[in-house]
Amino acid sequence: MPNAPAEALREAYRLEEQVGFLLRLAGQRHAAIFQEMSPFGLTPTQFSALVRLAQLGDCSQNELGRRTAMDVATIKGVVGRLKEKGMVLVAPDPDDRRRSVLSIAPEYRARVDELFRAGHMISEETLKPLTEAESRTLLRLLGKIGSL
Amino acid sequence: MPNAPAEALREAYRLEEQVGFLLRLAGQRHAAIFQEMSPFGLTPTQFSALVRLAQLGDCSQNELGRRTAMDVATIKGVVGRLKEKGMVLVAPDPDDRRRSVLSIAPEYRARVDELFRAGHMISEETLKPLTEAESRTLLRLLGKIGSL
DNA sequence: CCCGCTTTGTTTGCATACTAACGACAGGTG
DNA sequence: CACCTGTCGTTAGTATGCAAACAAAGCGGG
Repeated sequence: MPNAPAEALREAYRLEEQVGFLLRLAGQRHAAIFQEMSPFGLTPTQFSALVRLAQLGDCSQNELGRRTAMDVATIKGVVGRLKEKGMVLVAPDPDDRRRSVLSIAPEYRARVDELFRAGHMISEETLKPLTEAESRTLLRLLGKIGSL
Repeated sequence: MPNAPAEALREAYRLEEQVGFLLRLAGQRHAAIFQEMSPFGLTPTQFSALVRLAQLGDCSQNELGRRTAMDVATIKGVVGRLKEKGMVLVAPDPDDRRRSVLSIAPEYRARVDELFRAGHMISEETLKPLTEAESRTLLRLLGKIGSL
């Protein structure tokens, strides 16, 4: 057998079995499902930010970012686009001139339930290839390797 | 109890338990680990492309994209940056004037093993919070959810 | 009251990623 | 041969994401 160790190593490494690669693929499928079923044409990150804002109540941009695991630069862009869509309002904080207070626009405040419903359906669709038990396991294990 | 059904729904929805959110967090942690341990300063996608190219042998840009689950626009950018780094060479295909043939630069062809070794260590580090059995389970379930 | 540290928000630069549209070319069929 | 279809690579536009650097403002200790 002319198999050098390097050769054996090369064959042993399977890209399709690496966590990072699989995470990327799973993310791709989820993103595709999300786009298909997206409420109000929201992107996944916009959705997360809006849901958090609904649950937290009014808060600053930085805090919303921390609570959704988004970078300051990232949350800035996300909030900016939500503002453009007219779904989020920004007002200066009277108590702290550095801050601005974010809130959900009144027209959308009553429709937040649609977000939760759509979110449920999207998660369900994403987990469709799995059984109930497998889904719970996956969520538990993902939680363990996540950073939050 | 003044709990409207909407109120109940709102409380029932936990962003931190949704697949999409957990996938994003897990991806974030993996990306951070990857950057820390990255061989040759490669990004995760650049790494994937290079490994695939090493295993496939010379091939076209589009094919490499398909084999690494990257969009045509995405693989274009990735290959471009690998070319700039001098790790990948691009030559016109004599048999098909639409195509170009990609290959790993000779200086790096012998060092591909370093990629596999680093890849292993990165995956191991990412899965560190899990037991052996849990890791296998996670990879299996992620595979079921992914699109490949 | 002033100095230093922190927090908040902003901007720049880089790297993914997808959609959509396009020109060039290959291959097959009438 | 001419046309049609599909493939290959490219480009533009939009949206995440992170690192790094910054200005403005708050805050606490000396």
